[in-house]
Amino acid sequence: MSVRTRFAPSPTGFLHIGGARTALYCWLEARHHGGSFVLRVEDTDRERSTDEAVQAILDGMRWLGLDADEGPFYQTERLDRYREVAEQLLAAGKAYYAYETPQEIDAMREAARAKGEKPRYNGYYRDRNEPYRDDPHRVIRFKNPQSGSVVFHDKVKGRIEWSNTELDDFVLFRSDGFPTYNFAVVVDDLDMGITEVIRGDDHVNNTPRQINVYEALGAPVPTFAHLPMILGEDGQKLSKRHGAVGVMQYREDGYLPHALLNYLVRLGWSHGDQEIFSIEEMVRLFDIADVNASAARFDMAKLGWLNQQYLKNEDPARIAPELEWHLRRIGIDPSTGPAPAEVVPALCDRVQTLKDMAERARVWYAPIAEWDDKAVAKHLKSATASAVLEAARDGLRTLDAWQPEPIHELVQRIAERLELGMGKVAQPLRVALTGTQVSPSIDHTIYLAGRDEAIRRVEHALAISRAG
RNA sequence: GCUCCCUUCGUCUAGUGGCCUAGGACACCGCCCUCUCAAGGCGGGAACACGAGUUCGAGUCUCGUAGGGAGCGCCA
Repeated sequence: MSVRTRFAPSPTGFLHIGGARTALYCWLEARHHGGSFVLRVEDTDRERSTDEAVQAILDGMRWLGLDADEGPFYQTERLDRYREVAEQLLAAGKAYYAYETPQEIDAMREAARAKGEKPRYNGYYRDRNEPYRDDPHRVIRFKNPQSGSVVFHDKVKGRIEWSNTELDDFVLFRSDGFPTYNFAVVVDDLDMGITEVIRGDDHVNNTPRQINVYEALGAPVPTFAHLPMILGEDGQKLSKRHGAVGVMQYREDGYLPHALLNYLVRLGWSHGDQEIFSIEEMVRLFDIADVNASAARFDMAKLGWLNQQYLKNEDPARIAPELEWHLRRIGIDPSTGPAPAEVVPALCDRVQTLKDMAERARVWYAPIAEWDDKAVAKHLKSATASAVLEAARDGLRTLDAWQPEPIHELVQRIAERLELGMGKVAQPLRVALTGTQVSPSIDHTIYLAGRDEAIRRVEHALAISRAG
């Protein structure tokens, strides 16, 4: 039987980091086995579901490259089907109508809690066989087995056993005519032929109930894999006010999708000592059974390191479009300076994100906006600065090929001729070109500025130098 | 309260009874390289939550304790 997995987010917010990892593992598991990956939107919560959230999730998945083979399917479009299955259960005597008001249910829970028991529904209408009545509080409840236990072998947690006495007759259909989650997932996973359910471990507790529904339906039970949650850097649960952001925020912060995917795949899963995985390697090596059972913390420092690995090792031509996107975001027109593909190698050793890279690249696209006073005082007002700048201006004017290598040789010749160390030559030039003491190697810094602009800046610095 | 789950360096992890004087990576510290900043190279400190038991032998198996988490909805 071919493997079929699904990612089933509820559209109540953006695709966050935990959801992204779940989606990745589902996708990987399907791809690894040559199976199918299905996307399903669980939107039966009409109060909180929004179209914007659906779009945000779709955007996030597309950016990450987690393409679905089927879907997205929407639960709200399958209402008739849930109704049909519920009727089937009703007819088979495996479900029943109940008419308690919310207040009565609350009172029931309070009473149970007061006795030190688990708050649950007491099954009042279970075997009462009352005639059907139209009632605003009418719900359909599942007749959960009252003895025995449910055992399943979770692919990440191992064997889990649950006594049926812990389970109550949960609601299948709400009084508003919508199915509940625990019922809709089963019907959906069944109809969609899902063979492996991979989801967050906050669903472990629901699994026994769902298995009972499968069995009541006489249907095959899929395998389950419950992923531990991802904690914030401080070890606290991620929440809106605690660092939980959508994956698209990571794009804005300058991370590459591949780097994020690589970070996520290693959070809870590993393959020996390997840290860097191409997408193909992930697909080939990933096995849901190798996923760890314990929660992991999100570590920005490591994500940053990984992102830089990709910045350094991927083809600059492939990174260039993303850099352009970031340049435009900070108001820079990429056509007013060097080709982004040439900027990438100059800065990839110096930044961890594309956002920082764009910021640092600004010197080649816009005039120097601000001069570092200390840099000017130290390197432009020094005794030898004017001579260096003068020599550089003349040399740059007559240089044959405008390439880093000849520029490098020119700088070296100036150092030799003036009998100065490289530091005494490079630093004044660096300040001249950037207004600061920090930049890529001096030859690349000059090269990327372009000949005219480089000479203009050197002349300007020379004026400052002489004035001092 | 009840049920279920989790527990190896600061962090992510390797480890499936002897190969472990517990390995790698990030982070941190030091040295080297060096035109700045980085990157890179080399080196360093740093962990099996605790207690019993099983066994010739336990990070690895069992039980308990502690700590953490999840769930107990007409939310998903």
